[in-house]
Amino acid sequence: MSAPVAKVAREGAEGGSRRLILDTAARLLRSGGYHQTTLREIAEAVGIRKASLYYHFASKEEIVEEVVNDGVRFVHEAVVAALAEHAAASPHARLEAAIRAHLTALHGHGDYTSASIKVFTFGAMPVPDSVRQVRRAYGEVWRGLIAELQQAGAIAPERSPEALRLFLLGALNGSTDWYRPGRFDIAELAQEFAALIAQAG
Amino acid sequence: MSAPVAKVAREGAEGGSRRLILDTAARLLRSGGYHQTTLREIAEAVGIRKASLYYHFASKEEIVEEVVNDGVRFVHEAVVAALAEHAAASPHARLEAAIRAHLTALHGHGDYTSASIKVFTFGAMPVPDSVRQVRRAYGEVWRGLIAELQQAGAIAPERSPEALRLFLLGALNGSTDWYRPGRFDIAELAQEFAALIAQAG
DNA sequence: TTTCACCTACCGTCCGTTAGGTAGGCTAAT
DNA sequence: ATTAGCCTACCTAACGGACGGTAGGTGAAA
Repeated sequence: MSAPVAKVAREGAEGGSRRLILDTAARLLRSGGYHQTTLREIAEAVGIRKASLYYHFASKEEIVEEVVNDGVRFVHEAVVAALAEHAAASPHARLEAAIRAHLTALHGHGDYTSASIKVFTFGAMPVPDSVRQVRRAYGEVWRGLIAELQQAGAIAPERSPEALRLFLLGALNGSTDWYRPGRFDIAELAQEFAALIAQAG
Repeated sequence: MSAPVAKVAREGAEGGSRRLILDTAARLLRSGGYHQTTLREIAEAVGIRKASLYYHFASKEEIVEEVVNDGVRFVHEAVVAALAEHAAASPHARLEAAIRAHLTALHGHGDYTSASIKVFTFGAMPVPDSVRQVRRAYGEVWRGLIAELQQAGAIAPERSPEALRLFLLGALNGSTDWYRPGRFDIAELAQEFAALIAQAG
């Protein structure tokens, strides 16, 4: 059958396998979604037997949950950092920075964040509480930013902030369907999108 | 290596089962996506045995393909009809009408169109040529409308029409994730979204 | 008598998951 | 310095069940 060689042993200190499994799962979930991604696939890509996954995780759902939450948290932190970096900029510039950070995290860093959207958007299966919570926290960042923009006059006061938020996040996350590294430039896209929904200032 | 029978059957007469199967498949695909929706589920919901599905369709993929194409075609026709109805209106009003028609087809008529997005967005597996073709045709409608808006001055000439189109369609289709009949009004959403991306005229 | 629309029964494959075993390293008592 | 015991990180093998799909039969209608 298979040669059990693979005498690695001295791998990265401790817990290295866990991260490797998550990285691999993220990559596969990104392109295949929840049901198409199997534990056999993950195990094979990692280089271990599928049963060994159960040493590190209790179930498939636990793996997916961790990937999804990591992904959302990564985007969250990227956007918060971008806003902090542009704290003194104009509202329009802050919006553009936030959009750029979101898109960069989504497409640049990649697997975890894209997997997160693919798995969640595709719906299905009871969404764990932890996932809902992490996503809600990220939503708050945008709620705050939009309120700020509206207060500053960069967005007309009669626009519904909730509709705008859902519209914008939907459009940004939808970019996973059409964005390709060579064909678009993230900075340009961010500029385009920011120009659409807020007046320059 | 070709299908032995081109079974068109009597379309008008007694093709009730076929439609019923498609309706049911659309409903299940809408909420479950491709892999979670099984032939057993469909058959049980229809009230027949699973093997009987193969009297009407050659494979699962054939069922899904037909549902998806019907869905996109329905939205396509709804938007084209709305644009024809508002042929004499202002560019902004035409955009709003098109958005309203898209959202109405998506959420009002429902299952086929939502299933179409769910299955396609979720990506995966080789997308049949027919599906790609039907979607491309619909994309052309929006390309034309955006060009028209830009030419009329309702959209700034420096905006990238392709980025705008992808942004808008992504946002509209993303509404399947958050739209709930009671909590939002489609006409109001269309007004909001149109106001975001084109100047009133 | 042929065709239609469905049936029962079954196929091989793959799924997530579990049980139980083992090589190698660390720790602590002998 | 040896060794017993434990822990880690994997392994092989198998489980029941669900998957899409096929073979062949049946009663009613045409």
